[in-house]
Amino acid sequence: MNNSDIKILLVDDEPDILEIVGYNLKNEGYKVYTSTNGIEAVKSAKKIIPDLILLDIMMPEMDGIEACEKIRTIKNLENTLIAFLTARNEDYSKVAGFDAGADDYITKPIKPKVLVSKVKSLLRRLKAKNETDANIIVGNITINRDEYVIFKGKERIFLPRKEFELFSLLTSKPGKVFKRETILDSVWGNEVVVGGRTIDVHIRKLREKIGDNYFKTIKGVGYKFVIEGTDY
Amino acid sequence: MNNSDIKILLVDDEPDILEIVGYNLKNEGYKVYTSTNGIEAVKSAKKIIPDLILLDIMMPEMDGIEACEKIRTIKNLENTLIAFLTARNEDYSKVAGFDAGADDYITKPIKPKVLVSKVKSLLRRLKAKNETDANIIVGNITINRDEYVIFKGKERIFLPRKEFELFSLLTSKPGKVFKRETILDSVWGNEVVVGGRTIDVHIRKLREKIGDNYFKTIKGVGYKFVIEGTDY
DNA sequence: AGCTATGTTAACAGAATGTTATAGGGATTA
DNA sequence: TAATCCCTATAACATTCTGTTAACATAGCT
Repeated sequence: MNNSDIKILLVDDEPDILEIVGYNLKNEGYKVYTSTNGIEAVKSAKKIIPDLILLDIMMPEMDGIEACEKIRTIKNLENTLIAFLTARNEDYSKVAGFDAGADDYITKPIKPKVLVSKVKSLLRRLKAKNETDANIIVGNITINRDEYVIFKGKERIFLPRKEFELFSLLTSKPGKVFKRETILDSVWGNEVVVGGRTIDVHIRKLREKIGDNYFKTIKGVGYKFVIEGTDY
Repeated sequence: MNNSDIKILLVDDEPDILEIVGYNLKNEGYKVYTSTNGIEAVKSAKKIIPDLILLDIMMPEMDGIEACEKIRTIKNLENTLIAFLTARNEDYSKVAGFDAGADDYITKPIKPKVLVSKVKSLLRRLKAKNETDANIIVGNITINRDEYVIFKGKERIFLPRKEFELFSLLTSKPGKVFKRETILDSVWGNEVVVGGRTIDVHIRKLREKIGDNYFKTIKGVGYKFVIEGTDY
């Protein structure tokens, strides 16, 4: 995504701020739109669908917080980032305490460098959000390696490390049979020697927690993970 | 950020060093550029905008320290990390190097393993820096990295440096599990060796000050920050 | 039946983490 | 310089949880 594809809506009732901040953002190549009050801002936002809205808190007509709440109810704007502009000495609680749905706040007086760096950082966040996350989905099972959590439908299931790794391995190729030897190598490391029943016990625990029919035994060979219902 | 998106500028007047170090870095997937003297290095740096510059101190024409100072005055390079390559006993250079704005130094003779590990650690630092640029608002917790302050609702909570950094790291990606190793690298630096209970004690303090159920332990792995209520 | 591979359970050992008190270091102040 | 404060790391001990095992059960095949 090129900077010139990025739209920023800047909302403040002081023309000076609009100019200075706007100038610095344009300088970075962003498309900048402006509004001078909350009502107008909400309207503009609907039309423009900006990537980021910088919203002054203290404004006539409709203040930033109210505007933010309104914006958050608009479907097309759910991926839009919102950051407040706030005077440094305004009680933080105003900013921190409410739950209007802001993603960041920037304190005035605004230093161009800080502003630009924060905007960049926010947009990075947006990008990260849009990028396909590292979740692995098989059937109704979701595995989030990052968070060490798996979901079965909407149910969160916690697995201890070894179980998680075993599960992770089996699900990495649903239907594929993993030999006991392979499993040992992969989960335990090929130096570690464990007793003959260890794998079985772990499989037992997975069956207990996730469901019997997800794990199929291939006698004399190993195990495979199958999507429920289907046989492989 | 993929490794292949990371640009490293390697500066040394000895071709042997360029080759060995360059080889090892390329092996890790980084894009490697080289210069053989300070003047050239500054020019290249302007063009390439590398993420990291490895800079030999002893060079003809313009030495590393001077080059470093020059580079530090260039706007586009303010986010670039600089590490010096220095012979083990050049004690003065270490001091002078940090004055000149270096982020780290690597002593010669260079061991590839150490080199790669340092580079990784440095880049992690860069990433961490970028990620924490913006304020973070998660649930009713607000973190202001600029001012070293956090809010839980309207309550202002003061955290000492280490605790703040640990907290900052964990909250930079709520839900994500940070491995102990990663935490050590990021908060303590990969050179520092601290006892086995140190992280735990700091976590303890965070739990004490912010709340037990924000910090979840993943045994055998690490810790994660979770928004209150969501259990894990 | 007898053999082999896997299933199941509970119990144990030790690894990993939690907790508290304390010592040392650095900064600040007297 | 001493007195003081606060941060940080560690030691020592407590607690929790995981991984493994042993022991026995079952299933399937010949």
